[in-house]
Amino acid sequence: MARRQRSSLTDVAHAAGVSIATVSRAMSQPEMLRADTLERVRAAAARLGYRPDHVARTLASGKSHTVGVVIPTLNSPIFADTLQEMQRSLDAAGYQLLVASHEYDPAGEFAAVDKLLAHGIDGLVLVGGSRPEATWKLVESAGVPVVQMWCGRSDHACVGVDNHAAGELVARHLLALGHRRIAVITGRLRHNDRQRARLEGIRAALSEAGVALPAAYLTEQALSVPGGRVGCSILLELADRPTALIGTVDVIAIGAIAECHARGIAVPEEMSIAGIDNIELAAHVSPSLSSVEIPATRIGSETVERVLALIADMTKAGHVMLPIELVERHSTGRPGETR
Amino acid sequence: MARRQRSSLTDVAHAAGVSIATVSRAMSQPEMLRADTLERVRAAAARLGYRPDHVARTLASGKSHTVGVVIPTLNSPIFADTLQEMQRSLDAAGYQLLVASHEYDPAGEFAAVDKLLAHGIDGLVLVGGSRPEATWKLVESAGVPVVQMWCGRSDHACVGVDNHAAGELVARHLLALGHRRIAVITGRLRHNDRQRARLEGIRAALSEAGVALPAAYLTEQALSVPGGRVGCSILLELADRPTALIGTVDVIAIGAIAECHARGIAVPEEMSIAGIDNIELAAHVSPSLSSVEIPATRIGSETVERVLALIADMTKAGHVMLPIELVERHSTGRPGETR
DNA sequence: TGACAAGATGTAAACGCTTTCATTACGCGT
DNA sequence: ACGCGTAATGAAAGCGTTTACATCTTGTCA
Repeated sequence: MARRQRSSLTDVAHAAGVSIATVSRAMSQPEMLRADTLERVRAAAARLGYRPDHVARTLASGKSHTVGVVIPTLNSPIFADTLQEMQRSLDAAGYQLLVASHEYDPAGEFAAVDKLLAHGIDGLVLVGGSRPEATWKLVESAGVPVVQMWCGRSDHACVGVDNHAAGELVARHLLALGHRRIAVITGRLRHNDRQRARLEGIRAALSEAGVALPAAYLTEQALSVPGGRVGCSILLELADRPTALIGTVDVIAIGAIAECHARGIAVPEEMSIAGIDNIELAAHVSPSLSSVEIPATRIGSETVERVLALIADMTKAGHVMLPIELVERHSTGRPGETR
Repeated sequence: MARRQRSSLTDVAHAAGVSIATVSRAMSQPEMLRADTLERVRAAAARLGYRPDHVARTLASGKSHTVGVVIPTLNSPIFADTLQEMQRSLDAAGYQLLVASHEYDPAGEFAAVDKLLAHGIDGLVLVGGSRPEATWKLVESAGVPVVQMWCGRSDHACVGVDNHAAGELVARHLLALGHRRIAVITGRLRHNDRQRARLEGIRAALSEAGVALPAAYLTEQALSVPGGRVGCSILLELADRPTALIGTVDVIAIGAIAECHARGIAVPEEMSIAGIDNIELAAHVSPSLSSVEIPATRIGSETVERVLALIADMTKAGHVMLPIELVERHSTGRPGETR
């Protein structure tokens, strides 16, 4: 297993009988060379199996053609969709995506950002705007363009949705169906502005309708199917059992449906359940899940567009709010008998 | 937004009144310095907010402390689990994970590998062993240690499971329940040795029991829930309807359950359905899905262990087969009335 | 045919770090 | 106080590119 036998510019230059500058140009600005020279260099490069060294290139040019993204977790269908699209769009633009995750830990996020920055990324993508000042300072001192996804602070570009409105949307849907005892299962709120905004939206819609959200009707759980199950079972034990449940993300709502199933509680007859995100699976559980469509793929493509624009010229780009919409399916209905 | 104001070794050296070599050592081999010098350098570095430049470091040392992984898709719960764990383990070892995906396209995989290699990765992780010779050549000529995941060619290290055995396991389970008309929904077999091995395992178990797998009982679909639904609906239209369905991955099996639900076909009474992977969701759909546990997380950690070992000394490591096991749940049962 | 502009190629200095080798400083025994 | 071995530090040469800037070819036009 030969070690580092990759040939360098020098080797190719020597083989083609030209200077390394010429070879460099043959690689990056072929139109500057005379046709026969270009041909000669290309032949030599091919013969030697030359591959440009991205690391050296980055050091010399200061441009890495790489965009870093820091996400809470890889284990989420919605982030996966967004990442997939980012990878696609960046690739099409000749850029590479560098992914780091931190499991919802602010210190981990700082470390991830630091690493990415040290890797010489040209642009940085973060999720949400809520993080320690130290992290923001780090980003700003690096002078690298940033764009936030989902939601974010107003002093940096952002491509997202109105999470508050998403919360309102689900809540209003349930209210319109006649529900008055509506409980909520959210993810951990600390360090998570998306979850907080959704919850606030729900609160706003509820209080606007004169409906209270008692503390007992709110439970914070892991952002996962089991999290949803746990949350649901807690709410089902309540003396004053709710008639409807909102999961602030679909995976939680799906967990809640599973728990009701396991307990023989009919959805939506005895319990209406709704989520937010409209992940692919939402349409395929039974009953199919009413949810709020969040255009994850589009967030990905628009984010890439923004970050590439910022890299090209460092003008500040504003906030982009993508449209969301309620998708009614079969997990929600009018409240049943009043117990 | 200041540009590249990151301070360099030179700045710190100047501020601390030492040479850049000393600063470099203060960063990487602090034990070589006298306590007071070290302190002085550290203070200067802190004052200037110095952060080492990973790119320069890589170029100078030839070590990038980065491992690249190329996966078919980010949009798969099982890969997500593995990646998550790889990220964790690598991080703990001071390494960074570089992820690229290619949507099951061999040309895309080649491009991804090429990019990763150009990025100066110290180690490479691939999924499966089935790819064009050109890709293997590229990898080998780079002299970078490789480890395959899930399954792979014997001339390179591999951490995986016996996919053939996994196929046998599900098939035998269904046979043991008394099924004789067993149909299979797989992912695309071309370029996917995991899928092929699982299918072969199923075939082997079937033929061993003297049961045929007619061509009509086999359908290739997308590796997704909708893929499973489509496959299932095709099989349900058959005149000689099967009594059991195997999805070679859980998401397909879950799609099949959804389709049966939608058509009012009782699972498992009228149709038994089983999968492979045992993703988290499998336990929470209804009926809960019988599946074969594939230790995705452990594949991640063992893979990292192997690749780091290979980076440390280039001795060839062999193949590791992780244990798998059947998890019986409620989606499978004895065949019902014979129609 | 000669001069010149434009185009093609070469030279060499970065980029920020690691690392080898040389040099200097230090502690100790006598 | 001297010399010596060792520990600490410095000088400088890369690592493989990019990119001014300098130099050398061309072709063109008077």
